[in-house]
Amino acid sequence: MAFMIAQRAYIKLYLISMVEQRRGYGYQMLEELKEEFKPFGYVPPQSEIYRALHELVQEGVLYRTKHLKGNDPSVDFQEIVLYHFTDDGLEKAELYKKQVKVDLDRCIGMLNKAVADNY
Amino acid sequence: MAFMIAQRAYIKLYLISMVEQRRGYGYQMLEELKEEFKPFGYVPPQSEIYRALHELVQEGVLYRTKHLKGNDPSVDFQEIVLYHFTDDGLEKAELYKKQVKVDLDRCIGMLNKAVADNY
DNA sequence: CTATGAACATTGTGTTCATCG
DNA sequence: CGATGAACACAATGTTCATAG
Repeated sequence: MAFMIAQRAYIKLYLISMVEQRRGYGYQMLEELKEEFKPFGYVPPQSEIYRALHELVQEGVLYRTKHLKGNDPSVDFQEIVLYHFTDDGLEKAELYKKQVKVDLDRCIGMLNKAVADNY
Repeated sequence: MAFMIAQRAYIKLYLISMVEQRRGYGYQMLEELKEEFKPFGYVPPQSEIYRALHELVQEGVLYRTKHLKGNDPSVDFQEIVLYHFTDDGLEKAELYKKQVKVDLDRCIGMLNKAVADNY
């Protein structure tokens, strides 16, 4: 059992939720998460977001589609990669989330215990 | 800013508290911590305890004294290393604890947020 | 087996670089 | 610059080994 939850798992959790809701692409999700965690002084590194997304693809949870960002190719040629759940992706994702939940609770317990024990 | 609190810092916190209370030595503190975290399935590795203690000595918080475990040398020759606060060690330790507290609260906040956001 | 310590190996992560339109 | 990706480097760990009594 590792000491704390890994950053990777933490980020995957958010990515799954974001794919559940809107159709997002990496860079945008990165920017959203940066904003989200600003109050905590935590800046999720770009590489971790992409690594997490690639892992989720590797694990058969997500698949990728390429699109142009704007609707009019003459205006915007920027390619982006959208992520969607595979056939059994949602199922796998929910299972993963359950496992992470257990770990989150464990970590919260240990941190709260440290506060109770040492202050 | 790192993602989560380091195991090292977490352990140092407990070691400081343990030195504050009883006079303990490494192996004993290790065993106590193992017992303490059993409910969480977390087994603090032996190497981390010694590394943490050595760092606290390095930082001028603690100093070491060598003793025989038993009072009667003819019975028990086992050498142990006891740790005590240096002159300004307690002061340094309190400062360190304050800093760790900030990080603990930050981490608890981020983990609770993850639960709130994704479940 | 208790007790301390260090060496070694590895994994996660941070930083930098590369590419493309 | 927005967007994706990979290479590289490193620090924090996990595991194993060494020593002593």
